[in-house]
Amino acid sequence: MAKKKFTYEYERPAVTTDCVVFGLDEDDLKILLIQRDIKPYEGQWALPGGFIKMGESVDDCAKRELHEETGLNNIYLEQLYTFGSPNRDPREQVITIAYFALVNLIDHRPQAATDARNAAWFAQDELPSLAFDHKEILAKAKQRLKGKLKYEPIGFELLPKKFTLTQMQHLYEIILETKIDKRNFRKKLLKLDILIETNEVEQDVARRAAKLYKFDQKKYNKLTKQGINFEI
Amino acid sequence: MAKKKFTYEYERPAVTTDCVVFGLDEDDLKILLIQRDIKPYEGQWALPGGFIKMGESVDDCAKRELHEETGLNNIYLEQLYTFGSPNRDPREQVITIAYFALVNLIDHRPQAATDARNAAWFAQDELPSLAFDHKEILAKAKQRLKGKLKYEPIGFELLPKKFTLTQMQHLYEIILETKIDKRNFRKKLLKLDILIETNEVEQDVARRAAKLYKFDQKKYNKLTKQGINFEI
DNA sequence: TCAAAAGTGTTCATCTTACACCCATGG
DNA sequence: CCATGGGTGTAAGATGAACACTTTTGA
Repeated sequence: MAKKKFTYEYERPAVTTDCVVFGLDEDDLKILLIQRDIKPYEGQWALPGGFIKMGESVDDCAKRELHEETGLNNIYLEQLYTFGSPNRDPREQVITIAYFALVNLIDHRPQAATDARNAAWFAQDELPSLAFDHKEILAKAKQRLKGKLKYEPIGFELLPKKFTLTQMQHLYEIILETKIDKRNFRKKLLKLDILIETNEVEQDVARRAAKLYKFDQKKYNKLTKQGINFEI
Repeated sequence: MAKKKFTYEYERPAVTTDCVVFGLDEDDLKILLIQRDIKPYEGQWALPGGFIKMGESVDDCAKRELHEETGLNNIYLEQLYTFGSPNRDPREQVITIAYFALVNLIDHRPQAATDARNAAWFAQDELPSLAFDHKEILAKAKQRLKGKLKYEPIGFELLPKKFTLTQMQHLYEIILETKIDKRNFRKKLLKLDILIETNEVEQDVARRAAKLYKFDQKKYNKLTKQGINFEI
């Protein structure tokens, strides 16, 4: 195949997107990484991502790369920050627009990637060393996740559609790294008025089964438009 | 001069930075714009910004372009968002990393730019139509400014070194677009414990002169490290 | 002496926090 | 019948919101 060449009057940096994908396991906030199969950093773990294609938006690039490398689709994805130190890639100047993503790990168990790469979930305390400046990107993402969770009910993105209040509380405790009083947490959460109580309860538990709740997206949108705050 | 050509295996987008610079006038939040002297959008007003150079970080690009086009230096500057729709520039695909900046307008009166371009401050209700998607960028910046002001005392960046509590209150009222009770505002602001009361008062006012205060950056940094909240 | 803004406290309602026991269920 | 987590209320303290008058100063 003949390599097509593209020529510009001025030198240009390469542009990529990278995604920090968070998933909540039973007791851990996990990160989705892929093992690189090319240089540089061959064999090392890295955030899923890759080069932008012409004609696609930056958002679309993030979605596409995430899908290609991890099989994930239709998940919560928002732009995080753009990293542009000239030496962050040893080959040449590469600017990366980082995204952060939340998935429900129950529905997205560790899976083979669609292409040849190895993808796996890692807990915070089992993280391998990461390629490029991905450690820094991850740090920024964790900071953003913590900050966001306090003011927006994004926790729903990390849980199954139907969840118990205790699951939600654990989520807050894990991400914010604090203990929370059960009664106070429930009062606050229910007062936000964005939960729908279902008639169902947990299954297959060796104790009293907890009620399942759903997130009321419509009500949430309505309240958001009214400028209601969702601080927890 | 011979044009130097740069050739790549894959097509690359161009990369620019743009800055939304806010300044506070007596009664208005103003935006700094420059008038374009080249196509496209020649003659139209736009955010200051331009193409990244090789070897410079994205942050440095924003600082450099801001300085070259407006003469501003050493001002509060933070990354805002990256805009990457493929059609935002009619010439070709251009990704722009937008920044938002705050300056004290008293010290940075409308000035001629250092290069040939025309730079001017515009109030919200006198805004000309903007080049590219700069209207959208501006909207995002305003939203960010509002959001940030509630949780971080960045108002200081928009005021002179020494300021009165009433000036600060006006700043909040203008940016948040609400009226604020004077006594409650003062109580809250002083309780943050990041103001130094000077012995000086306003000069040349035809009424009782107000005390001047300074922002205590050291104390603020210390409190920030302790994780104190600065919600107003 | 007047105009204009500076400066200052209290009350009431709301929210936050701390805290402990009974209940339902499955094994 | 026991172990496990589910589910619930109250009181005390802290915080937020509403509200009006006196003081200082220069013109």
